[in-house]
Amino acid sequence: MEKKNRTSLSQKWENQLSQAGYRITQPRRAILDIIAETERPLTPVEIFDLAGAQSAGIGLVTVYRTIEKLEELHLVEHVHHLGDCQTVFRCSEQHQHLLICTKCGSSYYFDGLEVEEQFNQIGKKFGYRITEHWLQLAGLCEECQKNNPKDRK
Amino acid sequence: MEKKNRTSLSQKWENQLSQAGYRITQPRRAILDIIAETERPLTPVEIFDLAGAQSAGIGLVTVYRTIEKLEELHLVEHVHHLGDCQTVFRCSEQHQHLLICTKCGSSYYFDGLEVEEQFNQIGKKFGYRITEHWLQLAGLCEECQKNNPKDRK
DNA sequence: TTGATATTGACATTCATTTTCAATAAGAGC
DNA sequence: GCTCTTATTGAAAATGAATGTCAATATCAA
Ligand SMILES: [Mn+2]
Ligand SMILES: [Mn+2]
Ligand SMILES: [Zn+2]
Ligand SMILES: [Zn+2]
Repeated sequence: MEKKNRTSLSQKWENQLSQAGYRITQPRRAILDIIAETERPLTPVEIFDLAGAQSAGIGLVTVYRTIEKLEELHLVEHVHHLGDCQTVFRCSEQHQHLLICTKCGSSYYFDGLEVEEQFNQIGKKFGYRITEHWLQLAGLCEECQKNNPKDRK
Repeated sequence: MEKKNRTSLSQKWENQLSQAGYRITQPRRAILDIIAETERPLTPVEIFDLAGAQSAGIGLVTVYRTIEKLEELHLVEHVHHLGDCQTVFRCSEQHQHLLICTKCGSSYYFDGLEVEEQFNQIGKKFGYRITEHWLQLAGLCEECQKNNPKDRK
């Protein structure tokens, strides 16, 4: 469900970065690949590690800078958990909401149209005109319910 | 709507801190008063400033430590905005959700029962068993809609 | 009033992120 | 391809938020 093809996604991102006037470098490519292919929010350090940045001589700073660019182009977003607000995940094309597994972290977007209609009503009760909303669900994914947790690779 | 009486609230908190075995000190009292009487989420530094801590010789560290205690007793909670995850606001008695004004910050709790029922359904679609949810609404409060923004005092 | 000790503020430390800067590599134009 | 401008890089230093250390002090139970 909403699985993305790794190569095509990071390829698409490269194009968008190029079009925005940014250069495609080897460090960037490695970082893009990891973020694009991972089905869960990652911290900068996790991205650094998974990209093999250490051994490839890539600096953690470059991870931060690449995230910055991707965020600017709305290709990734920061995900806020309860105790952790610095993970990064690829954006959904449209405005959507996240559903996150509390055990393995695997995440999906959903639109939530069925509830969004009600937000304005709730606001109205308090005299507010709602302009933003933030909805995130968490629980156990199918795999993790089977007590067969996905690897946190 | 859900306005709290300042004195009785910080008084109540003092009792709870006492009962939990913590001592009531002057610095703590000043910090408690500010958090209890302010109708919007505050950063530790804002609390420090509003409490006149600087001039009273109270350290910022004490603000952090007091927040820690209040959080432990579920009297305050951290509020996450889009770009800001370190503000603190008094808790609602029950599990509720926040409605925050984007202009002046004034905040209210609402229960959201009308939407919560649907969260499980959404999860089910993806095979998830929902255990947590996070809903927060933001917009312009009545005052700020009148272009008469409340003071951020 | 007394005494054990929780709490305090100053200071040092950690940890995440940002800034600075000289060296390097990307890629547009030829 | 080659050249040249300059965006990008990694190392190192700087910042900012939060936490730990510690001796002095204030709280509050007895
Ligand atoms: Mn939405
Ligand atoms: Mn709820
Ligand atoms: Zn899972
Ligand atoms: Zn957050």
